[in-house]
Formats: sequence, structure tokens, C-alpha cells
Amino acid sequence: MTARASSKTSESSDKVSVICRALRRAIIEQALEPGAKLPEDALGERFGVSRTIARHALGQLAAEGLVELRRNRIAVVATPSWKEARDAFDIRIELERLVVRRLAGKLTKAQIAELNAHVDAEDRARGGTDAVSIRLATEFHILLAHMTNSPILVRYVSEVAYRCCLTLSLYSRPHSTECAINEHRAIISALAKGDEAKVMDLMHHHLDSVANRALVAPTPQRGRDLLDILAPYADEVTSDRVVKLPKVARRG
Amino acid sequence: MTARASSKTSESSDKVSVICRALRRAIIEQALEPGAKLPEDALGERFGVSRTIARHALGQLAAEGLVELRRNRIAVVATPSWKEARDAFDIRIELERLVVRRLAGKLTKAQIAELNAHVDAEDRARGGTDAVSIRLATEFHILLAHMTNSPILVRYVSEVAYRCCLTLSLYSRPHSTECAINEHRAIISALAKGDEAKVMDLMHHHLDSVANRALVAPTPQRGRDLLDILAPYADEVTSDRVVKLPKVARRG
DNA sequence: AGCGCTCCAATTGCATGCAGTTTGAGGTCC
DNA sequence: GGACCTCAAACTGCATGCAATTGGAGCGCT
Repeated sequence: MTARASSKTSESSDKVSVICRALRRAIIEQALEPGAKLPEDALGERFGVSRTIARHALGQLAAEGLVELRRNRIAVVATPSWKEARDAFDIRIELERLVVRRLAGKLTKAQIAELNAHVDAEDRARGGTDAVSIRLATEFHILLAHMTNSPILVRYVSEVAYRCCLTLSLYSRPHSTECAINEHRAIISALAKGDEAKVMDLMHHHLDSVANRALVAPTPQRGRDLLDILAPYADEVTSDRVVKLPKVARRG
Repeated sequence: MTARASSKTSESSDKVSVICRALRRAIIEQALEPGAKLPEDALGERFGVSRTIARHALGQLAAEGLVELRRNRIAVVATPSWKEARDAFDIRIELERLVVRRLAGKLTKAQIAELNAHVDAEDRARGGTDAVSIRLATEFHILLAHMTNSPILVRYVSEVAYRCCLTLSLYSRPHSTECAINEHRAIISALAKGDEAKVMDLMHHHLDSVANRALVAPTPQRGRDLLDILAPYADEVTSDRVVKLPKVARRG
């Protein structure tokens, strides 16, 4: 039971997939912050593979939107603009409404137990770091998606949820995870009862409130370095070659 | 105006992207049928690049679900199961409802003209092959997604629409494109009027009817070869090493 | 004929090497 | 001091080479 679902489309067990998983996790746990550089050499060396493999992994992550790739430039962890973040949440809401619609009243006892166990884990993690809480909360939703038994749905929900995870780390204030946990419990309960309308409503408002609580404003005045802070703005600029600020200490 | 949107996450203009686009188009136009083999060498030679590049392109397409990759085996054009096809359509319905909700009443005159022009093109193509009709119909939806100005939405709608395109070629009877075209016109009209509820309803029923008209039944008794016919069933088998039929003429 | 075995051509998995591009450090001139 | 130029190190883009795996043709056995 190493992998829950080994869809044939991706994530078998070749080196590329291994590196993808490792990087993905590092990114969503903020071990790698948005904007962090990901040179192929360094990755290859770190994971004991050649640049070819590292490069391929970066390509996959770029397709998922977690990494930004620009020709002849070092890959960096994606820095979604506020607008993109909002978009991702909107899409996520629709997808997850579909998930719970499919699940309402159809969960086995074992599945309900699994969900409850996960929320318990979230509860226990409340004392830990924000990053872990966010990751667990995200994984709750992915767990739900898995239960639909639809690989496609799993893929899209995972992807968009990871994206949201990433943006939360960018724009969120240190939020209270408590209500999210309660909302998770409410969702499980409504799913078990089979109240489709209610569970869809719960999920909608749950995600909407997470988004609204988190995506406070398009003013990322956090302690990050200038380049990171400016990056979302540079996003809007159509020109490929943006502002070109005067000499400033760059990261690294 | 070579590329409508050059999102930084993908599809710049490196060789990999070029090959991706070419293959994607070949697949959705059924020049490459589901199950068709895609050896790296052959692709590389055909496109004048090395295997490295072809391989990378295949990886991207696999991430999009258009190609199936199995370790140490030749890549093949994906052959989605009937269940996967249905799933893809369900997801697509949700995503596209989001698209039209965002677009209702917000289209410029120029955009409306562009949409109408596209449907006119669909109309003119009615005499042509099914593949072209299906592609144009698909592209109408992608065009809509582009108008939301949301790269993420564009990406997901495109991806899932291509997947649907692929499944249509697998499971659809030679369908009448006429009503689809009329429905497209109705959607444009409702979008222009800004009647959000109506346009969402139209889109929902449009896609649902396309799905129902097309995905006739999980009995793909078409003239394809045995391996293709069996593939969707093999999908359900959990074991990696499936049935192993007696000697039979394989494709190629 | 039908079944299994062996072996080789075809193909993938991956590392490495080379050429071209970008970056940014240091020097020069104003 | 600050803007500008130059250049080498760093890095990417891509092709090629080699080892490992697959599959299927041929062959022998029943």
C-alpha cells in the first residue's frame, strides 16, 4: 500500500516521479518558498540523478503550476499572482462540489472512519507549524477526491489544491485552523447523512471562507525580499523583459 | 498572433512545446487513434529532434492525459475507459459553467463577433469530416475559456476538453453536429444578454447532451482491433500484468 | 497444430558532453 | 559615487552514447 492510486498517466515509480513528489512536498510545506531557485544541477546532485531527470521533473511540476520555467533561466518555485490565486480557489470550489456531490450518502463506514481519523490528525497537529496544518487540511480534500474513485477528479483536485496551498503560503495571514477543522467535521457528517444539498453548500462555504480568510488583499507587504514582493506585479506586465530595477541585493 | 496566450507555465516556443502541440492536434484530429504507438525514436526523427526532446514531450502529454506512459514500454495514445470519459465530461461541465458565469454580460462586442465568427466556421465545416467538426466544437469552448482571461481556467478547460475530444473519437456514433452548433449560438446570445442563470443552464445541458449523445454505452464493439477493444476493460484490472491473451495479430 | 523456450532487434532509462545564453562581478570612465 | 562595459562562471538546451528491459520471431518439444 505504498501508493493509494497508481494511475497510469503519472507517478509510477521512476526517478522523475520520485523527484516530483519530493519537490512538490517541499514546495507545499514551504521548505521551498515561492521564488526559490531550482537549478537543474543542484537538484540532480541533491537527488543523485543527472540533470536530464531533474529537468524532466521540473517540466512536470511546471505543468502543474508549481514551478515557473522560463527559457534559458533557472526554474523557480511559482509565485502566483493574487488574481491567479483567486482563480485557483474558484476552480477548486467547483471541483470539490462535484466531489462531495458524488460522495454524498455513498461513503462506507470504513471511509468515514478514515476521514475522521484524518481530521483527528489535523486536530493533533494544531500545535505545530502553519505549514503542516495547511498541508493536512489540503490532504483532507485530496483524500475526499480519492474516494470518488475517479483518477481524473483526483488529479485535478490535487493539482488545484496544491496550487491553493502554495498561494496560501504567499498571501495568508497566520490563520486559525480551528474553524477549518470544524468545517471538515461538518462535511463528513453531512456526507454520512447523505444530505447532498447541504454538503455541497458546506463545501462551497468552507472553501470560500478559507479563500476569503486567506487571500486578504493584493498587497503582499510581507517580510520577503524585494524581488518576491514585486514578482506578482511583474506578472501583470505583458512585456517579457520587465522593469529592471537598479542594483539590489538578490536572493542568494 | 502565433499564440493566443503564452502563459509562462507552459507552451513557450521551445522544441518540446512545438512537438506537444503537433501531437496534441494529431491526437484530437484522430490522425493518431487511441492506442497508436508513439516510439521516441520515431517521433524524434519525424520532428527532427533527439529522443530526449520527444521523450519530454510525451511526458507533458501524459500529464495531460492524452498519452499513456508505462515504464519500459512504448508510449501510446491514451484510450480512456468509458468511466473516465464520463468523469471527464462531468468535470468539464463544472468548469465550463464557471467559465460562462464569469463571462455572462461581460463580453465586448469584439469578443461576441469573434465567437460568432468561430461558430460560422463550424457551420462551414459541417460538410467535412467528423474529426474537424469535433475539433472546432472543442475549440469554441476553449475560445470561451480564453475570454475569461484566467490562465488557470484556460489550462484546465483545454485539457479536459481535449480529453473529451479524445473520448468522443472512441465512443461516439457519427453524430449530428447541427444541434451543437445551434446550442453554441444560443450560448453566445445568452452571454451577450448577460442572463447568467440561463447561460449556465444552457451550457450545462449542452455539454450533458453532447456527452449523452456521444457516450452511448460501455460496449465499444467497433471495428478496432482486439487489443484496443479490451484496453478499457484491462483498465479496471488492478494487477499490472493483465490477462495475457493467446497469440493474436497485434497492431503493426 | 499448440505450447513453451531462447535469443536478438527494438526500445526505453539515464548520464554525459558540448554549444549557446544569461548572470553578475569587477574594472573603467564620467 | 554611479553608470556602463567586459568577461568569465553558471546555467540551460539539446544530442548522443551506453546499459537494461521488452517483445516477438524462430525453434524445438509434445
